[in-house]
Amino acid sequence: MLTIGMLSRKTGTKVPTIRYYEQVGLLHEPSRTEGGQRRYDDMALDRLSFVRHARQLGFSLDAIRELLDLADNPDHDCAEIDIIARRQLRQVEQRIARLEALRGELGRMLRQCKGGKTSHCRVLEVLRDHSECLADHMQDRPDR
Amino acid sequence: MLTIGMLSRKTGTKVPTIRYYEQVGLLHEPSRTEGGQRRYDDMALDRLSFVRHARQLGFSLDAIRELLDLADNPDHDCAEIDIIARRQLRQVEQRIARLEALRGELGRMLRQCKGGKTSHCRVLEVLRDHSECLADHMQDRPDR
DNA sequence: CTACATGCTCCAGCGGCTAGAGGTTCAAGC
DNA sequence: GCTTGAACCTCTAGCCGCTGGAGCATGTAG
Repeated sequence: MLTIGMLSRKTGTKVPTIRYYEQVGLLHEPSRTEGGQRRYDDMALDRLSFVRHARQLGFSLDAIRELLDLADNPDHDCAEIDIIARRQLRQVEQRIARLEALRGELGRMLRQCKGGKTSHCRVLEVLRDHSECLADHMQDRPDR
Repeated sequence: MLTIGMLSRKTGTKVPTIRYYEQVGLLHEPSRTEGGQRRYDDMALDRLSFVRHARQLGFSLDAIRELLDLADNPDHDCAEIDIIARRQLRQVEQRIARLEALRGELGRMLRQCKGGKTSHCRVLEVLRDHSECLADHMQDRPDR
């Protein structure tokens, strides 16, 4: 049986985060000692590892909830998981595309800067005047 | 003189967002009508456009505050602005690199999925067992 | 049996907005 | 001049995904 601290160390998850995952229903409520402290078994460890790994791959907690539900009953069709993962892949690709546009804009802005006083700073001028932008990054969210 | 709604339409910024920017000190407090409604001049329009554009390029509100301060006194050295913009560029590049690693991992995962029941789903297996990952995406934040 | 590391709950805060309740003001049309 | 109603006001709470702190309780090693 693991204490929350041991689970924390094994998975690289901060203790409050584990409690938070429990609170929002991603982790099952663990058993408790007489004094009320949480004790975890290996299944809990697996489940938390799954959650962490999915987080590292950028899945939202909602998506992870779906994945866990699907993982919990093994007779479900794999296609549903595929859909979630593909959706995630699409989101990642969209973010990359947006960020690449930003990178281009920032780089272009910086290359034009020749030093001097801020009164003639190209960076500021570009920020002031959106029409100088090549990329169509309006109505983009910057990231996320 | 512009009402907040007109300013909102001209800059593509939602009305509550404008009030929020004022609250956190990015925008100066505008003049008011007798009845207490905000009225904006063209300088306020320029300032808000600057903020919006910088946001679209991914600058944090804190960074934008710095940029505005520097823009406000034109005798400052352009180098300081350069530093902020380069920092932003680095952050964007880091995010791209992380997301590209994720894209690879997700793609690899999906290519291995051959359909069938979730009990043998490759996606779930990869999520369960981090050692199957090629990319070293541990201790990454997923994005942002 | 004591010390103290670790655990507990509850609450507040981060960034960057967004939305709603419930009330007021402004400008246009009659 | 009066009425309508869109647009404004303030205030508060909520979103995501945690993170940290206060103030107390528990568990374990020596």
